[in-house]
Amino acid sequence: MQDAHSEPTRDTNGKTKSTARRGRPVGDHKAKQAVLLKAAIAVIAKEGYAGASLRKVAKQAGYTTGAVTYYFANKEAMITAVAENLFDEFHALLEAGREHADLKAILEQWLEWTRTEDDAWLVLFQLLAHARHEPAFANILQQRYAGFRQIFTSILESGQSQGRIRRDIPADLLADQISAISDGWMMMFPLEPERFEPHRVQTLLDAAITMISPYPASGD
Amino acid sequence: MQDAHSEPTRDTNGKTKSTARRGRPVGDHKAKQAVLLKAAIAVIAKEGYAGASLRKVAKQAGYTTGAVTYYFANKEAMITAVAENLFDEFHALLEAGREHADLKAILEQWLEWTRTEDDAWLVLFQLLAHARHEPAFANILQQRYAGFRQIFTSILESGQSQGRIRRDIPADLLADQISAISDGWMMMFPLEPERFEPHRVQTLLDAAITMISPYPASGD
Amino acid sequence: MQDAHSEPTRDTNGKTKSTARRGRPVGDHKAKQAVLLKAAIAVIAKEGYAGASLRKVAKQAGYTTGAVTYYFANKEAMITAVAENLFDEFHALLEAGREHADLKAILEQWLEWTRTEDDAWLVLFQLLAHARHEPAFANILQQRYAGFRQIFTSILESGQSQGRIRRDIPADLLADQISAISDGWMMMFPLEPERFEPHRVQTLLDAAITMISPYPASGD
Amino acid sequence: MQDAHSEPTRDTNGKTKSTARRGRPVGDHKAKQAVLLKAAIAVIAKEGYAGASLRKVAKQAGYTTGAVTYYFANKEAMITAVAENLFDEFHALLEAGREHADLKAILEQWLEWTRTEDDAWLVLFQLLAHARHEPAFANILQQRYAGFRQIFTSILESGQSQGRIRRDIPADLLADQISAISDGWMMMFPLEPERFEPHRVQTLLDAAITMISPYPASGD
DNA sequence: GATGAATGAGTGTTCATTCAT
DNA sequence: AATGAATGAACACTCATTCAT
Repeated sequence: MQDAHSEPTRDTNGKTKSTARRGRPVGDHKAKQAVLLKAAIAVIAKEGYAGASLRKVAKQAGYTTGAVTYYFANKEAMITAVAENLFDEFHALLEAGREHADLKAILEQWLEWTRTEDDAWLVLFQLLAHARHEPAFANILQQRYAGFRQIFTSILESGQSQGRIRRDIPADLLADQISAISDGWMMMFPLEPERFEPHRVQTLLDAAITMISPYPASGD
Repeated sequence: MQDAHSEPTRDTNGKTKSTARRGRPVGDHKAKQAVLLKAAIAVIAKEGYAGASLRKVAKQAGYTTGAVTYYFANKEAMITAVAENLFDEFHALLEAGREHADLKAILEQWLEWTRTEDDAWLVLFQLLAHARHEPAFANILQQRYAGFRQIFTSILESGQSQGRIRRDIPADLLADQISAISDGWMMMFPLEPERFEPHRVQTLLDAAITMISPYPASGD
Repeated sequence: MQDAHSEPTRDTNGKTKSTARRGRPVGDHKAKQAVLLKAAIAVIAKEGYAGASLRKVAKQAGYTTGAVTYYFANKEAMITAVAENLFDEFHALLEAGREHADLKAILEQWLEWTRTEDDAWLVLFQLLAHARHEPAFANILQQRYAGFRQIFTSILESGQSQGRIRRDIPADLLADQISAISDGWMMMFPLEPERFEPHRVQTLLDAAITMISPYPASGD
Repeated sequence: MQDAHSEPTRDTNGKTKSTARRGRPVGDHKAKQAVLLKAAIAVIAKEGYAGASLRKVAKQAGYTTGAVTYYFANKEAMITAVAENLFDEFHALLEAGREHADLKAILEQWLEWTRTEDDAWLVLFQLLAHARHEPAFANILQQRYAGFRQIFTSILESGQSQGRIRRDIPADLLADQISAISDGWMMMFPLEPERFEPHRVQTLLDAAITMISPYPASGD
């Protein structure tokens, strides 16, 4: 990508005589950090949080071990950066959908996202499992989640006032349920991907929407 | 290897009543294994899967390092045993509730279980996060989960035929939703325990049941 | 030494195919720990505290890195063990000399010790320099030093009552001075060993003793 | 390398009054080096030699990492510069006291110095501990120390000729003893600062002087 | 049947040093 | 003149695993 970096992983001689490629290179800090971040996501997705060593991330990105610790103060900082990154993307998605206030459209868009960036789920899930043992990190996730639920709630509320969402359950509780359902799917997806192929997810989505919709005139 | 090793968790009598053998009171192989298992659960709950070293398990149980590797072929075997153990408990719970076919009762019973054995959730969640990278282990979880969903489906079906569960969504889809919701809760519980205190869980439960119930005569 | 250990450092093939010499060996814990301790002393003497890595200690002892961390909880514990070991030796020396209450004899004996076990000084000095940044370790040294000074004081006191030590300076102050002088020598010895060859040390010693002796009948 | 590098500490004007050069105010090479030197002293005092990384020095001085390696060829060069700096100060002190030839005054002055610049001792001690493993560095220390002892000897000699210093021990041996005592104090000061509070040091000093003084008319 | 000494690969992290800019 | 990105070796430490006893 960066020509100044001339594909460091491709060199096959292995040993790279000590004084290779030192000194100040061109690259732009942000861009390189992004490369590392992407590598981290890929590694976490493949190996899980526990298996995601800095060495593996470095290798994946074509950098040296030292480079990773240069760009991130420590592993935790890297993980946090990954989380923020992922949440930012998700937040943008949600925010974009907010104006339409069309729940189904939002959910479908989100579905599309999970399909194209399927690593995201895997990573988010790993991060969640890890959060329990890093209170500082847990805190970040909590706040982000709370934000998402709030957006969700406001969408559901406007849906209720338009008669498209059932009114017998408060919007915040519905938001919780929808949030839990999608978390539940996220949890099972890595385990049984075949149960979450597009068609089936569409069916699940329809069922979920039916559950939060008002009954038709003569319901069953 | 050791034939005594095969299917250690399947035996249902639990107690291993020493089989009246005279002389040396025998190694209580299963009993000791159970102690180790309990220790493993405690450690995983506290430290997460990644942090659960065999050393820590041994220490927690008051055993030697060697003992753990003696009773379990390797770490993976120990983890698998823990999972089987947990699922067995959960299975028993579900099976017990099956006869009543009263969904709410079942959910509440399950709720009670999660409250008394709160390690279970924590551990299950950690195990799930780990499963992705151990196909053999993933397989076990898949089968167990499939079994649970099946039981759930059959309960929901009988609920539908009795008019207590909405009929506009197939029972298996409802089972999936309920399963996903509870997984979602399990996922969030370690992160935000304060959002899952008894009263609030009751509210969430009620809402969930409302969502899968048929509408009253004149619904909204 | 231990035949069960068949001189591990001697093997020249370097690689030692992975599964070599595992399992429970014969050795006696204390003895092996002593070997490691000796190795640690040698390494610290040669490379200083900072340069004394666990790897180097292991190599020096003909053990693996893991073995060192098996015998000592961590580096600090190893250092502490080294210090205790050295101080114990020194204490025994001092205690032995206490009965004669002959200061000169004691100092000469101690001189002999420093000559045969010249690493001891080097190491003690390194340890002292390190102590400043490890309060727990500093504490140990303090207590040991206090003990030594006390023994010294009691020897000087009995010397005073026998008229062999000057009485115009309190024994505890003299003990401090003697202690400081020997520390000063210890400090300089590594830097200028040629200034501390036997003959010269004898001269220094004589001068020191003259300084703490009562003046002859007609002093200068 | 840089000719500006040679003898950076010897210049006595201190201020480098910019030598009236017009235009770009010039790098103030020496001034910046002095800042770095001061930072290095502070860091070594706080963290010890081993803990004094170039990064920490840079940070302490508010400079970049590169700046340190720009001003000093390498770490060893920095350490050497620190030592030279410290010894220069000490030398000036001793030289100043030489004319009075009053030993007690000198020692008290020196005491004052150690009190105001207490980092000096800490650093000198750390440097001494390190010297053993850097022969080139050790050489510098040796020469400096030899110089100090010489000055000391000459002071003691003049003291002897004036009858203020005992004559039964050669001046050079007394110089060695005094030097060793002060080194011994320096060694213990970091470990037990409470034993070296002003009053006690005064007492120690008095005792030391008594030890090298001639006996009064009717001694004990 | 059980132990625990020993291994060696792997971890996160720190560091002096290099050098293109 | 000065910077700071990047390196790679080294560090202390942890771990699952092996196996002689």
